[in-house]
Amino acid sequence: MTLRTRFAPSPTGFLHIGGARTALFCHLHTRRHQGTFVLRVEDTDTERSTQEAVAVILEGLHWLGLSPDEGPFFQSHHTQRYLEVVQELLQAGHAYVCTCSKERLDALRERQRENGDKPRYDGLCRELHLPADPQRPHVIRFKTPREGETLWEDRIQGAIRISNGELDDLILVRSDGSPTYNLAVAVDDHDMGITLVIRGEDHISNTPRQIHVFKAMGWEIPDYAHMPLLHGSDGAKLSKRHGAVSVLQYREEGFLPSALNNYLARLGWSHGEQEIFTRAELEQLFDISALGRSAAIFDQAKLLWINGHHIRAATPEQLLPELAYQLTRLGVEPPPSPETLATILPEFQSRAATMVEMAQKCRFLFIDSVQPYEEKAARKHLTTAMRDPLAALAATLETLPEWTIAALESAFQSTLETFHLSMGQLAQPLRVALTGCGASPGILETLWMLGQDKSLNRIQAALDHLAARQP
RNA sequence: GUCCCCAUCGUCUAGUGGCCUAGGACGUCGGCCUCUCACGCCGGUAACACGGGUUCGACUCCCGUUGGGGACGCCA
Repeated sequence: MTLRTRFAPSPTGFLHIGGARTALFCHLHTRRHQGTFVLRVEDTDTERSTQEAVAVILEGLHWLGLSPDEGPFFQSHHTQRYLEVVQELLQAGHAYVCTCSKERLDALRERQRENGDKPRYDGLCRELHLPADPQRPHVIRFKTPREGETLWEDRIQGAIRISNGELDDLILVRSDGSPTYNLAVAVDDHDMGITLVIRGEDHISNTPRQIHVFKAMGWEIPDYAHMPLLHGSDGAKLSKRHGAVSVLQYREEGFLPSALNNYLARLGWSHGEQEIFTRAELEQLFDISALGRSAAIFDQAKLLWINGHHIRAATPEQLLPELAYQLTRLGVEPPPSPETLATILPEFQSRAATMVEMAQKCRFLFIDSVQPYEEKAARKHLTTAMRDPLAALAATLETLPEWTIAALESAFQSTLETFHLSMGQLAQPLRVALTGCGASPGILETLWMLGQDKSLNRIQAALDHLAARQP
């Protein structure tokens, strides 16, 4: 049987890093086994589901390169089908009408909690055979077997068994006539021919409920693989309201999708001592059978390291759009030409852990003035003693026939000799003049990237700055 | 509270009874390289939660304790 998996987000908010990891694992495992990856939007909660959330989730998946082979399908389009299944269940005696009020249910749960019991429906309407009277508010519940236990061989967790006595009669159809999650999931997983359900560990408790629906309908039960959750630095599950941010936020912060995928894959999974993986390698190597069973904590520091690695490994062309984007966010408008960016980009690849950082570090090339200087750097390096050497260097640079690294180097060297200066003694003041701060790529490369006009202007500006400080 | 799951350096992990005086990576600390900042390179720091078994021998198997997490909705 060929593998069919699905990723099933609910559109009640953005796609966060934990959801992205689930989607990634599912996608990777499916690729590895030449299966089909289906995307299904679980929007049975019409109150909380929004179109905006759907769009944002799709965008997040697309950015990570996790686009589905089939879908997106929407559960809200399958309502009729779910209700048909419920009719079958009702007729076969696997479901029943329940008229218990929410108030009664709340009171019941409170009492059970006080007694130290597990809160659950007591089955008051279970044997009443109430009619589905449209005039009287009611829900439809599944008649969960009271005896026995439900067990499955989880592909990640191993054997899991839960006695049916732990379960209550879940609601299949709400009083407004809409189907609920557990019904919809079971029906769709069957209808879509899903053979392997890969999802978060937080769904373990739903699995026996869904298996019961499968059994009642006489359907073949899929395999299940419940992956360990992602935790925040406090050790608690990452969720929308707890520490997790949208994956698109990572794009804004200058992370590469290849890096995020690489990092996420290493959370719970490993392949020997390899840390860096390309997407192609992951699709070749990743398998849920190699997953660990314990939750992992999200570590931004390691993500940064991996992102830096992917930035260094990328070609300038690959990074170009991202750099242009980040530069405009920093107010460099319009962004420099692709040719210009491709020329300077290699100088910054080993100097940035994120594309935001890269934009910040090369921004000086594209602005009109780098003043005011970073105070500490200016105070330390831009001293009056440097006036003559800088002026002399400027004079030499002005007459340079060609603006090449080699030409710049000889001009620089001759100035050093004339004034008996060491490399650093001249490079640092010049660096402050050119960039406004004390750190940049090599000084010759910096001059070269900046170009003759801007370099001369900035040296002159620095000399003016020094003159202004003179009494 | 009840049920389910988990447990190796701060973090991610390797380890499937002897190869482990526990390996790698991030971080951190020190050093090298060096015109600055990075990159790179070298080195240090740091862990098998605890208690019982099983065994000639346990990080590895079993039980318990403790700790952590998850689930207990007319949410998904």
